[in-house]
Amino acid sequence: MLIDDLHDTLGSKSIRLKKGEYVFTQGQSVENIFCVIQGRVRLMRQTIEGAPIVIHVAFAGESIAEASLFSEKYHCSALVDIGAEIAVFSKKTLLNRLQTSPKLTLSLLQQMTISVRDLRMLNEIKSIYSAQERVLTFLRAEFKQEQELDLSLKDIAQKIGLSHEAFYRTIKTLETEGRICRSGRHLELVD
Amino acid sequence: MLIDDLHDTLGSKSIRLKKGEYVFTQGQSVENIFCVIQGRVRLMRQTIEGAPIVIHVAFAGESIAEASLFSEKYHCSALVDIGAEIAVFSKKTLLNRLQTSPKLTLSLLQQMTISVRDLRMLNEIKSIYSAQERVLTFLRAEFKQEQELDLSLKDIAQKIGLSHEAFYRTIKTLETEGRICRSGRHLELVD
DNA sequence: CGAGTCGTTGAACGGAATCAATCGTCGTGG
DNA sequence: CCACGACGATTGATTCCGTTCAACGACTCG
Repeated sequence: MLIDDLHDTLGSKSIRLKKGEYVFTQGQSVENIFCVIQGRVRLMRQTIEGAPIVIHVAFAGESIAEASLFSEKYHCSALVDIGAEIAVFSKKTLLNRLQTSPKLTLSLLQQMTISVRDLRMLNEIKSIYSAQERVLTFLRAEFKQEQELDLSLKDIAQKIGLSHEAFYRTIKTLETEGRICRSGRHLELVD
Repeated sequence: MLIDDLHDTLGSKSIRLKKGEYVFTQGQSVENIFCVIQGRVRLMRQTIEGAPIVIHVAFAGESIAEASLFSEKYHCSALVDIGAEIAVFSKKTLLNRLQTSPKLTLSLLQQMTISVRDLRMLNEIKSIYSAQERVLTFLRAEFKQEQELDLSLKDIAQKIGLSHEAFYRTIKTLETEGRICRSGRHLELVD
């Protein structure tokens, strides 16, 4: 786990934030890299002239802003979604430690390859035109068998690039067709 | 440049492939990581039951399959698009060298952060519904001022998730509206 | 010279966005 | 503690725009 390696190497320092507070905002100079210890953080980005879009939702154990390690400024904002405890690591210190701790660096590198793969998967999904196929592909990729939804339906809709209305309708259709089972926050893919 | 660091650390070994040949294919076990020295390579992925989609087009200087460094199998295929010379680095050796060469690892890490940022940008673009706005946003992100197109229009269309017809029509509209200038393979954004 | 592909345009259809309204739930403050 | 506001989930109706199918010229490559 990356956070453990970070902790071992850099020591701990953490902050507590309430829902609605920002860990950092788009355009701020990058001073720190963070890890979510508890709670949930939403990475959002303000588009040129449109609604803000959610880039990622980070849960406990995930690091955020690792992709900004070599950047001057954060390219998105981190909004606390559920009151969170967040570990803070100085970017400068981290960069220094990376020079001498291959283990830490590899850990980080591995984390990044996972991000890349996830993002490519999303891109792939978003290039599917049919809402039904898109949702099915997403579910197949996301859930191995069955799973509790950790995101709101609305968030998932946004993530896969559908209006939430279209998404609601699609899962309803899929359910009546018997291709998925659903009860509240529980989803199951029927093969 | 990553390829220089790789070269310095691992020494050189390269292969030449002609258009239509595969560097590796989806599902193969990951033995090597590659860098394009000359030519062009297209990373494609076979979707569950659909047309293959282009994940990335790699030009001279770019590394490919870095994201597979910790994977067992390639998750896409690499098809040579324009006769290419390609540097080959053993994954095993590379992983070993990463343990002892922070400079190389940092270089790779930096490369990955760039990939992540690019992919996020694409995702952001693909969540814009209007074709016109999507194309404009893409152009603003991709071209600082003006630029020769290094991809075919068709490829760009696929990249931003539009049918090529829709893309042709959109840039035509944008041109008649005077928002872009175009002559052959040259594009310019009018502010 | 033919096969294949890109670029381009036309026509028609369909499906997803959009607008709108309702209900339930959760958190918050008076 | 309850009223209120905010937001998620849901459904209906309508519109529109991007996909799809189709056809053609131009170009390149073998």
